[in-house]
Amino acid sequence: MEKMPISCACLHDLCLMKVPLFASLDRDSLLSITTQMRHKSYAKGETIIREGDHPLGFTVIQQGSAKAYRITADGREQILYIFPTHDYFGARFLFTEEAVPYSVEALEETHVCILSKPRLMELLASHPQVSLELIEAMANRMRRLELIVQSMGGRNAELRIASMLLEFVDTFGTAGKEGYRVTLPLSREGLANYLGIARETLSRKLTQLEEDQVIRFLDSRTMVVPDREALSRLSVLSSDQL
Amino acid sequence: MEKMPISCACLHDLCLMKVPLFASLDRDSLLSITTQMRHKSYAKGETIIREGDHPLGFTVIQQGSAKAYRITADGREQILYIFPTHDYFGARFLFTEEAVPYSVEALEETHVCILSKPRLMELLASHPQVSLELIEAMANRMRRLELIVQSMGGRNAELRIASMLLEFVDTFGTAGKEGYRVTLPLSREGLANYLGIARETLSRKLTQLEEDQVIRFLDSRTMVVPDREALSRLSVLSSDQL
DNA sequence: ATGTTGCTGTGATTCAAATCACATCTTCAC
DNA sequence: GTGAAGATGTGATTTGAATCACAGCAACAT
Repeated sequence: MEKMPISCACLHDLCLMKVPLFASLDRDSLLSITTQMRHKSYAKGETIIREGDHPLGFTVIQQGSAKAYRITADGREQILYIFPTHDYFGARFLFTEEAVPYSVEALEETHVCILSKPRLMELLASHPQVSLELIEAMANRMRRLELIVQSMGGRNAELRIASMLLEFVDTFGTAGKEGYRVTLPLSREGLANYLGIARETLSRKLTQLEEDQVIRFLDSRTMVVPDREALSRLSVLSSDQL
Repeated sequence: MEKMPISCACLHDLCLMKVPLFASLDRDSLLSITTQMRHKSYAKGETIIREGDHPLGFTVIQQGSAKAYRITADGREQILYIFPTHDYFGARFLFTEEAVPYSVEALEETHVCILSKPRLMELLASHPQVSLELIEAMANRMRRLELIVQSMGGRNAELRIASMLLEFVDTFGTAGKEGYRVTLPLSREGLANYLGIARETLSRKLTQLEEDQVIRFLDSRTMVVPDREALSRLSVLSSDQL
């Protein structure tokens, strides 16, 4: 156990162990990768990368959460992803473009670890198993994007909302005896931007869903879903697998 | 040159050579993979895979084109992808689910080559370079999905239509002296289903775009785009890279 | 506690797109 | 060629969501 000149807790925690992508690596490889990473912290609301920047590299969220968004032609903010703790981003656009295609902003106090593109390439070359894991991770993200496209193709707002809530149940929800408890990662405004609908419409529909007993709010950020199935029936997954 | 008991022309053409995914492989590897593939043909309108089926495997479109779609809760057909010649599908859902998540239907006479899941896995294990190519291919598809999500988050139909037309220009367009000539892969009904809007709305907006000289129709399936930039300005890419 | 600022719900109004309805125009089979 | 079935354009009407407007609330700093 030699001393390392790294300020963050990643080495002791071996934070990367929590990331499924690196699950196949042994402890030594993890240690070596960790020392190759740059570690940074961001306050709530701070921008991690800005659209058009040069890519930082493959970025793992060690602690905290973040949103990825673009500003549309009409000035609205379209949110594309919400990254929870232990999620990561940057793999996709390291392979496709010179400039970062969207901004990423911390939703709370957030610590990230960054692996530069050359290091990531080395890692993929030397550990083919990680390539396979990355393929699987990208496949999962594509699956999610496909579901979103589907839900956005749907005509009514309720469908989109239900699909989003279901996603949150599965990402941020904790099971309890009265159903799933979910802390929403965004304000109403943020949720509306995620769905690409107006904040007012979202408000009204949420009230309606609460009247219909599909959801219940403890406070504006905390929601209880007594019956996941009921929500699922309203979503794009109705009559669906998984 | 020994005789091979394979009816299709893949071996002589070495059709896989045209697929960027396999660009890094030498001739012998390609030959060996080709012999491992199953080859099938479909008439226009025939279903290649049906939602809920067991996955066929990784599928390359050797000749022809196809659409991937799901039927939504309200009975509409939501098109997710249009696969042109030399494109492929199936990699994503081999990694994520047991059942195929959407149906794929031939848009014309179409020939495909199918690599079973175990063979694909062997290939990825034995040729790490192919894994990297696959990651890149998936990254590109994700980029496209992200653009679609963005355009669907946009409020007006015109934006979505312009984004789709731009995609077609880049996929199916041929440059000529009067601009790009594009043969649309779908009927108006199909295009509307791709965008998740009503056929009538699409018709009206196309007429309007033609009045505004952004596009011109030679016949209902053939379009000329005199100025790609003009179209791009209407799309989600306005003020954008690439 | 007090004012300031931002977040949220809700009514009234407007508007873009869906729907309905129907008249061409194509395609294709026979 | 002729008729039938499907594809397309366009008007009239309806409708769901956006927008506008504002009041109540929570969070926070002083």
